[in-house]
Amino acid sequence: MNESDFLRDYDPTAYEPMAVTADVVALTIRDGRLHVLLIRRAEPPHQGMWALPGGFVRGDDLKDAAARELAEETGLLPHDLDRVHLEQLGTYGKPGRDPRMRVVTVAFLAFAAWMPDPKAGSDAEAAAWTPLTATRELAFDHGDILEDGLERARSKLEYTPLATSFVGDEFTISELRAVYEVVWGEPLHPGNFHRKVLSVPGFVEATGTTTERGGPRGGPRARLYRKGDARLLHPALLRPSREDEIR
Amino acid sequence: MNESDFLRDYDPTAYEPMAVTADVVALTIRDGRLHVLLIRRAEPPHQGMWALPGGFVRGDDLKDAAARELAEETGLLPHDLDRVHLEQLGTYGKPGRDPRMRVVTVAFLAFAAWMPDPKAGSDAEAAAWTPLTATRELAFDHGDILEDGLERARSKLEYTPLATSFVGDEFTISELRAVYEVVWGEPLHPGNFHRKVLSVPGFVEATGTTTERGGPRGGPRARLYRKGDARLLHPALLRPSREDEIR
DNA sequence: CAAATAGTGTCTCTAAGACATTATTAG
DNA sequence: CTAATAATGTCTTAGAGACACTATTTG
Repeated sequence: MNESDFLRDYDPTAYEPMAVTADVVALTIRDGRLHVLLIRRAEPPHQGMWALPGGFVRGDDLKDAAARELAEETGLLPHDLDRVHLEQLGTYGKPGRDPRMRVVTVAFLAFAAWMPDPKAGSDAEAAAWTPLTATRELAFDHGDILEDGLERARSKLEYTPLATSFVGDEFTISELRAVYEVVWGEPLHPGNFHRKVLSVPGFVEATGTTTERGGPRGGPRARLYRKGDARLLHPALLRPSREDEIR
Repeated sequence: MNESDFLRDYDPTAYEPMAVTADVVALTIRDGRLHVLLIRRAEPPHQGMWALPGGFVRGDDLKDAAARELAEETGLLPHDLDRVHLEQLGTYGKPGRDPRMRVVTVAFLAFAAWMPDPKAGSDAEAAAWTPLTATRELAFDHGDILEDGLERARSKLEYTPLATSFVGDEFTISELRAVYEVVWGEPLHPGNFHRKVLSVPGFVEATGTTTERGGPRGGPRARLYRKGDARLLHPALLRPSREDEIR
């Protein structure tokens, strides 16, 4: 292989043009339900359909491109973005997934305790936090990407302290349990969950304070906790009943 | 946003040119040690350095591009490729990781029980299965990619039956244990491992036969097993002693 | 007051790991 | 024969989950 072959290989215009986008599956919990950030497409193809927010990767890093896109759609400031967990989910590049041209999409997964109401970005006529129970069919293969993101989120709750990204700085064990119940989609045993969380080293750390009031329907004040210093939960909090996924 | 803005966004030549490659971290076990497939770069940059095999994504799917690259470097036939586990590892796109131009690399992870000796492909003057203990510094950020691949491999042995991809169709529990020991880099208790593997539903399935001979240094003939139908190991085989990774 | 909830106690069963033991093979 | 190894047994301890219970708070 000589130098001209070499340069030809590195000239994308010599082959099919290829675009790289960074799309985001942004999850948050509102009103006790899991929500995903969606935009309504203002242009064809799939005009009028809901899709994941995303945009072209320019001169920045892939993760920075995803963060920028998330900030654009949500109105988050760079300062707020520091408090959002953002990780790479996977890359989707099947030919034909975008009817116009070859598009390779690097998908990211974002978790946040609270996010402002979205404002429409430049490439969407509307953006909205949508309850997962209400999601319709999405544009392109974004339905698959969303499914992969949800499975990743469910899985990461098991062996990382990620659930603390969904709650505020100080939280009660019940609030943490609500995160697990909403993401996993099944009720957990309050007493066992409580004891389990406190038994995992570094998961949470007591603040020494309690809530001002008890629950809205009674009950004592709950102790408040902060995120601990563990990066992995050991032992892990495994999901109950996944018999169907094993075989 | 009007149609011309739109098309401009989809024309990659209007911005920095971007290339997409599929690179492969191919792992196999030879002589009781973990090996990775490396090529020696025939062209600058990093001429003469070792690197992961990879190539540009053309009109095919990302995974197909990775499989093609793997086949090229190893001389594997499509038929053999069916028996190789191939999964997406992650995508690396930091600006400057290739000094020539913006390159986004989708990395794949491959596991195989046995692979033929590599032959040099078109863009390498040499290719070789290299013991991991003997890997020098790699070109580009391939050292990081390799590290990520190894960690993924170690982790997947815990909760999937992936170890069976490293052994032949029929194998003994000791052979399976050797896979775990080599990938995890630490000895395991033979008796406990044996009982544990057999206790995980669907991990392995007895063939009813045994090896022809005992071990090279004595011992009874071992029973032979096949891969079972489990997709997830439950309970998982957790790595011992990862205290350092928890915090 | 009744109802709800936080937090803890207790019991059972499973699983992990340390260690021992027996049977079978190679050399 | 001895050394090595396959396979199983035994014991201890940790952890998951079911269930009960007390204390505290709301309305």
